[in-house]
Amino acid sequence: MHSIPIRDPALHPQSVVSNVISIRDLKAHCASCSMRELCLPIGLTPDAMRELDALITIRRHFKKGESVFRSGDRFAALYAIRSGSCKVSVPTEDGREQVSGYHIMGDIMGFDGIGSDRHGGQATALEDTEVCEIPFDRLEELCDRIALLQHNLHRLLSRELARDQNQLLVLGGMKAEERVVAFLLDLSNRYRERGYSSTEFVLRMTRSEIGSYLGLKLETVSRSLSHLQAEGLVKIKNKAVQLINLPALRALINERE
Amino acid sequence: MHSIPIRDPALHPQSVVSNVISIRDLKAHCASCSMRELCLPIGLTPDAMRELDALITIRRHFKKGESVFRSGDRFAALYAIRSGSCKVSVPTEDGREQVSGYHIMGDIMGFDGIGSDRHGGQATALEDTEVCEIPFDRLEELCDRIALLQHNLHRLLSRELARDQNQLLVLGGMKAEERVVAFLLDLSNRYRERGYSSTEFVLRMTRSEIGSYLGLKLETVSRSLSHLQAEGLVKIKNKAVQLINLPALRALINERE
DNA sequence: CGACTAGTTGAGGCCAGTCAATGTTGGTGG
DNA sequence: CCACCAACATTGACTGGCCTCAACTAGTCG
Repeated sequence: MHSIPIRDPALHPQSVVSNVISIRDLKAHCASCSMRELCLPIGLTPDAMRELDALITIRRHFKKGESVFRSGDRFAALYAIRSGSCKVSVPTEDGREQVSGYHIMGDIMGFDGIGSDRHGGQATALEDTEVCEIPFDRLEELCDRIALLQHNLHRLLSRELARDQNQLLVLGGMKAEERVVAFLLDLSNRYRERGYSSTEFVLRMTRSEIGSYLGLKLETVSRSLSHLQAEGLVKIKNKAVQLINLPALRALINERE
Repeated sequence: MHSIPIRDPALHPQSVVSNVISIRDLKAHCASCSMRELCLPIGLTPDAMRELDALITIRRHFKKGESVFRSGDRFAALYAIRSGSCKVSVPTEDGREQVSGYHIMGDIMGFDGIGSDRHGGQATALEDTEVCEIPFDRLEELCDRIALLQHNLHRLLSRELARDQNQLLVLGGMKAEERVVAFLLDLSNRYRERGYSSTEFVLRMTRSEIGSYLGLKLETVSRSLSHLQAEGLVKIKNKAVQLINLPALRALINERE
């Protein structure tokens, strides 16, 4: 059905002709976006979608390692990921960084800035990534006129909250290997929701970043993955993951379905 | 539907002539609420506040141990705490429960239900607690007409998100004693914001609940508190806490200011 | 092809969990 | 009012899981 979830830039060389691309080319079009069913436009009328389109004038492209926004930046917009993936991390006093989120296409980043007018974390592209920039003040204006859009925004905010709370449960109650399994299954579910394979995907984060996200050290992540592989539950080849026995993995963390 | 919660006669001897209290007595009034500067009404015009008041028809009173809402309940309203405090917990498969939040006066609970139409967690009063019930559909309607109210709602949602993300950092990166210190300082800051003492307060949760919230066992919480007391940084008498050396406590977790 | 980063695996130590005994507090009913 | 009980809390001894340190291997990118 759906082709490869792996969009290695090396496989799409034709998409980069020069470094200069006109703004027009980068204009977002919600109506044609493959993420429209997960993003703000869900259920909007064509007219409403046109209005939303009108306010999203910038679609930006980031290479691996580039920042979408930085910790302390003035908050002005939300960022919807059209393709690719990002980590969100918070720099700690002692120079290290702690990963607080992992976002893929269809996710919206930057909500944490609304309350404080500043972004709390830093979003970094983990691969070539396309992002729609949504000016927040204009979005709120539009929400005044389109009730469904407002509701969608609230649902997305709530979805983010629910995800964070789930992560709290993972960090607060699970052992090392369980955390790794929860991480893999969370990714699996999110890829499935987006129409990709739920059993084969590529980890874009390093072991160290995964460890930071899970409150573990990179060696522990590596050992857990090795052990799960030895048990025949997964297959790991570097960053490529294959989930062999989903039910058994779910059972390990008492996840139903 | 739900019968009118009776306020504890011992606390309000003069207001209770019989067990029947008119709805009028229980009606919330944002304009006179001591939490109005932290809650939805921040900065609203008197007219706007009247409209908000009109939609908050129910103010309920809960005794210690009673549930404000339960996991799986249909989501219909947000709950603003006027006085008292609540824990939010999620039941796990194996019967235990995991505490995912701790809310005091001025906080709003229930945001996690917006996205899924069901409450994910269960809110339990930790002491006698007064709660304003805010019907969410009517709140969204009102937000269409009052832009500032919409913005306030977004700020509160964002504040909740920021708090959860901070807790992720605590659980992901800190050792046992640091977590306990972070917990105490978080409470300290929140009480100060609300005009209460930032150095003396009462823990409403048990050691076990604090441990669940912090990803620790109750013995570890107890030992950490004892150790901090031995160091002269705090004074603990059962649930009463006194923070003796705030700067030193902040230094322990690299918190500035 | 060499330098570098990412990942795996092993050995040993320490922090927090576990188990258990004892002390303390607050609510209930005689 | 006090005795009693159950829930909460403290403290100690022991155990085990994860971290730390370290050596080595496998990719990656100029």
